[in-house]
Amino acid sequence: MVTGGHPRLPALDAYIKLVRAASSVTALLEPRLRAAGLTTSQFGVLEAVHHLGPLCLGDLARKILTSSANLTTVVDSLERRRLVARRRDPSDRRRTEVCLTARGRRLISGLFPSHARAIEHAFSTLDDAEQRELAGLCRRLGLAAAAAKP
Amino acid sequence: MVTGGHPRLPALDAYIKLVRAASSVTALLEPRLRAAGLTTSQFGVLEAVHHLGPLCLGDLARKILTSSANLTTVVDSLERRRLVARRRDPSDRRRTEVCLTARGRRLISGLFPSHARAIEHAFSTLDDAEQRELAGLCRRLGLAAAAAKP
DNA sequence: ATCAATTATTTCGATATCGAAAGAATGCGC
DNA sequence: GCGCATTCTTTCGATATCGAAATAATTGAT
Repeated sequence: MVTGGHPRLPALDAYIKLVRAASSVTALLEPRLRAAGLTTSQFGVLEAVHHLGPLCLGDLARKILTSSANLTTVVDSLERRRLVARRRDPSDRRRTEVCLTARGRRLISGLFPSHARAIEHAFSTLDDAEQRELAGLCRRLGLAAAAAKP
Repeated sequence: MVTGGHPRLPALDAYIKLVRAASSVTALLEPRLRAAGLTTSQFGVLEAVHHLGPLCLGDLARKILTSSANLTTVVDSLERRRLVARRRDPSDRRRTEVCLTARGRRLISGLFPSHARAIEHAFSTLDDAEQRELAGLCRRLGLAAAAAKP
């Protein structure tokens, strides 16, 4: 999408800036993760399980915005490195829960604080009220788009 | 990133909502492109060249936010389908310009209007002022993050 | 109880994407 | 003008990602 100056089409203009902002911030965070041998998806899984406890693959896939097919390989990589373990959910044996190992917990605990600080730093060009404003607008937009998805 | 309710860390909260919003809207647009046999990247190239005229690969890579290595394959696909053509830039022979063929121009001309309408529709949950507000915040954030990059 | 429909995960084959290094052309400093 | 650092594109090898089909487990209607 390419627009500029005084946008005749505000939605188009907002869309391209939204995508670029998300991409720029993510690009800023990636080297740190890469240094720890993690992709953004792998980090997302560790972080979700760290903060929410064991989750099944489907929930994780929705959480980190990837297909369940892909999540299988993401978790495979983490499991190979003994950062997480799969466990059949006893209450619904179709599900596989992903749990952190001690090693995985150590890694994500060590990584998360500086990751959060990097995000805060990237966002520091917006003041607190603006950050909340942005979050609110994105939340409404994301919910509407997700609802339209069928 | 997983937060919720009253965010203790507004930046973190804004970041996750930003990424989810961008992803949800993009996911909404993808089926239309897929039906035309285009990926988001391929569409991005056609659209950029359509609106800006011939561009060299490096500029295109920056425009659509991908690596130059990847852009080579994106343009390869488009060229194989005779939607674009490569042309050495005579003024700087290191550069390769990408131009639309008649076929490519037909395709993007036919596709773009409904694409733009789909974006407007996705954004219609925000009023005009909110869309501009969102664009402005994203623009500042994106610029700051891009500036911090190297 | 049985089986059809549903849900969760994995497998499969194909493509997209990346980072690093190689290759090609340019331009800068001298 | 010469050579070297720079810029642009491609190649290479590896991984990430996807959609569709296959597999496994559960639920629900009868």
